Amino acid sequence: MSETLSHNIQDYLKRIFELTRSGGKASTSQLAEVLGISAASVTNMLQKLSKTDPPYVIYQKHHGVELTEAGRQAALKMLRRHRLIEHYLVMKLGYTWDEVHQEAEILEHAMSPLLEKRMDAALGHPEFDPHGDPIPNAELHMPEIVQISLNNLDVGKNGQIVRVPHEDPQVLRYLGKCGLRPGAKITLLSRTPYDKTMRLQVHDVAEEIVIGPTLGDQITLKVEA
Amino acid sequence: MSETLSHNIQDYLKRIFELTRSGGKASTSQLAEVLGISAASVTNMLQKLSKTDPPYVIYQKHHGVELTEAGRQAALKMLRRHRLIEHYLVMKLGYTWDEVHQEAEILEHAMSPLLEKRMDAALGHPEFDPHGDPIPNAELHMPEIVQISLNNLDVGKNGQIVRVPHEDPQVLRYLGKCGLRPGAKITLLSRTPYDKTMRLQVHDVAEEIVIGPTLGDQITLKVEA
DNA sequence: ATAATAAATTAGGTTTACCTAAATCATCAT
DNA sequence: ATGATGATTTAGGTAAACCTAATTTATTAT
Ligand SMILES: [Mn+2]
Ligand SMILES: [Mn+2]
Ligand SMILES: [Mn+2]
Ligand SMILES: [Mn+2]
Repeated sequence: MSETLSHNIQDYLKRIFELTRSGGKASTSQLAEVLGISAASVTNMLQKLSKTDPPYVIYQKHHGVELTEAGRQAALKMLRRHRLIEHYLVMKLGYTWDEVHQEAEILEHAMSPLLEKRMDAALGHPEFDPHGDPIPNAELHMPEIVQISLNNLDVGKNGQIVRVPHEDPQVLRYLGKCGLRPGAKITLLSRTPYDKTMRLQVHDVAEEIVIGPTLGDQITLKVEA
Repeated sequence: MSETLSHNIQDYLKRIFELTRSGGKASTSQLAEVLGISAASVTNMLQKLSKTDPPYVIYQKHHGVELTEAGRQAALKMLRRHRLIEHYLVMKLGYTWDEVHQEAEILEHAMSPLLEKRMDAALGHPEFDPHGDPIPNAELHMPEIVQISLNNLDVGKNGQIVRVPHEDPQVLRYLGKCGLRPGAKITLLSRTPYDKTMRLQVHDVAEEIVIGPTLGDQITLKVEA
């Protein structure tokens, strides 16, 4: 369990973690999609990861994978590093929130335990990354945040943004321009019946903004008490 | 010339640059030694690097290699990143000068042009790394510093430390403890005839220190006017 | 229940960067 | 000028992580 995992394996485990976040298993094709490689290559790797000692995943032919505890720990370690780096780049090096994901995707694999410790300390042990995602602490515990998807907010209700999707810089620049950041308070003005497009008002911002359901699924909020 | 070079190739080029710093060529076995791999593997890689378009090295069977201009540019780029990272870690994240080399050896390959730019700016465009080595500027120019090796300093003369070797943490901790850092002023007290061991006095430090010729070769100074 | 379709796996390669062992080349002392 | 020695190269192989094409399995609609 203490040998170093390759960059690629680290990314596989992180992706499996993300895909199985809300239970269930990750499929070969989902992984192929997010990793940008062929399904055949994924199958190969999953077989390998399920036969290490200890195994990192539980894999059943044709039925997807889930992480073992060893796999989960490895994934959380990478997630911690990824999110710490994102936060560091924004706080200390003047990055915008749309620039950090790609950078962190590479740097996470080059980060030593010491660097992790120093960045964490320099930031005062932050709990959230720039996109509102929780940063696992040094013991790899992560706060469980109560949150609902924007898609599930009732029309007319208020909410406060918890997290936004973080991979697509274009989306982030759009959201940033609209003031839709973690912590922002909003009111859902309407949701059209068939295509579920939503109009919403960010408090303290003049213009209304429009969000489709694909994006809305990935934006979460806490509902006002 | 704009495709990305692999981590390994970046290290090869950097090592060739260092080994040919004062003219001449780098040999297969020298490279095998510093890279910690077999001579056969080095031969293979040198053949490959001499046949790219453009070639990165000029290679003559049994007679070593030197960098082409393309190779030199690539090496300087890595040297800039390496040294910027070392300086950043010391200045901004509380690293000691013996901890930074190993860290930079990895991070240099994960550093984007943007990160390079931001770190450079955050440090105020520094000209030297923690070990006194010059940092090539954004255009990859490096100041030529007039310096002589400690081994060549005359007994009784004074000098000011310019650079110290940077790879071995133990050496660095020893030098640090003695106050022998870039900028420190010293007087050479004696040099024994046969084994060339040197006693020297660091100004403002009570105890004398002793340095052998292997280490002395890698410490450089400027001589007082 | 069957056939069409979609998802996943297997088979057979490739590339990169390493290895060891064997062969060859260069150099230096006689 | 020769032969020993050490340095270097060649030959043949491995491991990681990918690929495409062909095959098999699972799911879904009739
Ligand atoms: Mn990554
Ligand atoms: Mn993020
Ligand atoms: Mn390196
Ligand atoms: Mn240095």
